[in-house]
Amino acid sequence: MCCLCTQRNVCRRDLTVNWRSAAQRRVCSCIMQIKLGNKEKKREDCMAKEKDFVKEITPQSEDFSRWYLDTITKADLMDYSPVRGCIVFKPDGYELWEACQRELDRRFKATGHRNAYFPLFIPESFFEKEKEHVAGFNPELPWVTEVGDTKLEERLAIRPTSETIIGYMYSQWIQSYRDLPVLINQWANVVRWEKRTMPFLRTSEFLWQEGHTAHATDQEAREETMRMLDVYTDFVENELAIPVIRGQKTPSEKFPGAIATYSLEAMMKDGKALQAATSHYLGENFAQGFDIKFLDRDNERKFVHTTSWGMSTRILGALIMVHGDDRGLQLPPRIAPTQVMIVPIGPAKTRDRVLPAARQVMNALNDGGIRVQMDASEDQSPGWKFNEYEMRGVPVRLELGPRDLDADQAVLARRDTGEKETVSLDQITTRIPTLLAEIQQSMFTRAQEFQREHSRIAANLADLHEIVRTERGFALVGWCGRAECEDKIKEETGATSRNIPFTPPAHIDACVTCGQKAEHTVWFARSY
RNA sequence: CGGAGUUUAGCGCAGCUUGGUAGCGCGCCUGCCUUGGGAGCAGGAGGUCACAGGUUCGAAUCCUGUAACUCCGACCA
Repeated sequence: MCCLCTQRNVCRRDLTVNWRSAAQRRVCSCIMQIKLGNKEKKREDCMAKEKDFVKEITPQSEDFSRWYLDTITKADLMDYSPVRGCIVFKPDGYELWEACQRELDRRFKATGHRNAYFPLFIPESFFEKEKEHVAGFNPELPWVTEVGDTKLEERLAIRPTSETIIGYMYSQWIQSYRDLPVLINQWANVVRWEKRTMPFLRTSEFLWQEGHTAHATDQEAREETMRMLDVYTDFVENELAIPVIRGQKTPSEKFPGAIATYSLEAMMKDGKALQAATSHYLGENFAQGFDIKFLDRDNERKFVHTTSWGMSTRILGALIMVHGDDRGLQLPPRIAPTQVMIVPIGPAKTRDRVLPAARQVMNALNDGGIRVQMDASEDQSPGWKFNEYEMRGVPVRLELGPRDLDADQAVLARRDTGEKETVSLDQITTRIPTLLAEIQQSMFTRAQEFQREHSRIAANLADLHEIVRTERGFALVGWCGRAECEDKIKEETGATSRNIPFTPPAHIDACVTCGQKAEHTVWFARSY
């Protein structure tokens, strides 16, 4: 309830309600209507301590998923579509994906991959060729069964992933060891009909890239699987500033049809895990199903060894939930579509002086390769703009007003800490790149510390339960390797195995469920 | 797919108990005035009350059904 006007609820999405004073009381937009009068005193009570920042977003501590939905809508990243479970990527959201594409694509090319495009429709018979694969995807496949009034002879699935159709094509293309390796990536949309959807994290249609490679030897394919996991790690940690746990999926969590699945697991601010990327070693499974053979140097026909690896728009959910705070989005400088937002300040009389100076700064930064924008609109007050671009996650704000010009300086405010500093105008083009790098680094470090603070060894099942439900975080446990024990953990705690880390912080001897000798040390968490 | 809640202007809500001219705030438009943390004043536009049936002289309001969304649990990138 709003403590001023007694409106019962706070609003969710628009510029109205939702903010919380230092005293933990909520005020709705009536704050903006109240003039002098009997409510003035209450207003002062409410605003007494912390009146600097207006918030229109549900605090994370109050309701994390509400916070998430508030943030992505307020930051204008997406909108709901009329089709259930599907979202519209609005320009600000799509630009984030484009930035991810740009950086990932660069890395794929640098490791010898080329882009191609395969059809959206996959014949039903293709799915039958790999047993696990069909079983894994069947429940969520939409089918095209007729065109106009004519029923199709064979149903067509709308792709949930492309291993099958690519396997079929590779069987045509590959004849000799000289044709190998085949290193192809595709940027595409895929469909998996989900029961429960969440913007970016789980939607019925989503965007991703899927790499599909074929190799002459087992070892080469295994190396490729790990190489791509490294590529993802580099991208996620260095561009998105999200620390990840690298490891192998347990059999129950692996990709349907893979021999081994590897993943990067990231921790969201509510302590839940999100798989940031996967890389699969498929062995000969798909080669056998689709008869992908080559004639080797020794004149023998052999099956190829294949891999596949992917990262989806889900990663945007991670970006938001790892860095975002009660003031909205927080984007790491390297991925932020706009790195610096210039807000010119001053009444109309001084605009003629301020604007040219601001434009000059903008041009200089632009020339220096900084992604910079200026909001010189007169419709909104500077304070409004400050809050707006903080909510949208712009890493650095540059304020320039008449007082600054008199002193030959500008004010820089960083989104991650809120700190402001003044910089003389002739230092700006050198200071900003350094500042952006500092922000990138400190965002990564902060996320890393958060992850560390919310991860620990679970002594037993009850303790594991405590970690994932109450403390919210990751639990490291020993596991004997039997699916029953893994299932039991899930039943009793709601946590699933995230992965078997390559470099666990500790090795645990006994299975957390049955107490027998542990084969693996595994991270468990509740997950998205 | 089960349990709970919601659906009234672009957004957030009131109105429903006890049927009778559809309201408030934000946002939007026009003008004036303002600009260093979501300014002020004046005027204005905007609604098949989710949908489909039913009861009634009359339904946002009562009854039945359907759908969508949100939250919580079983399947998943």
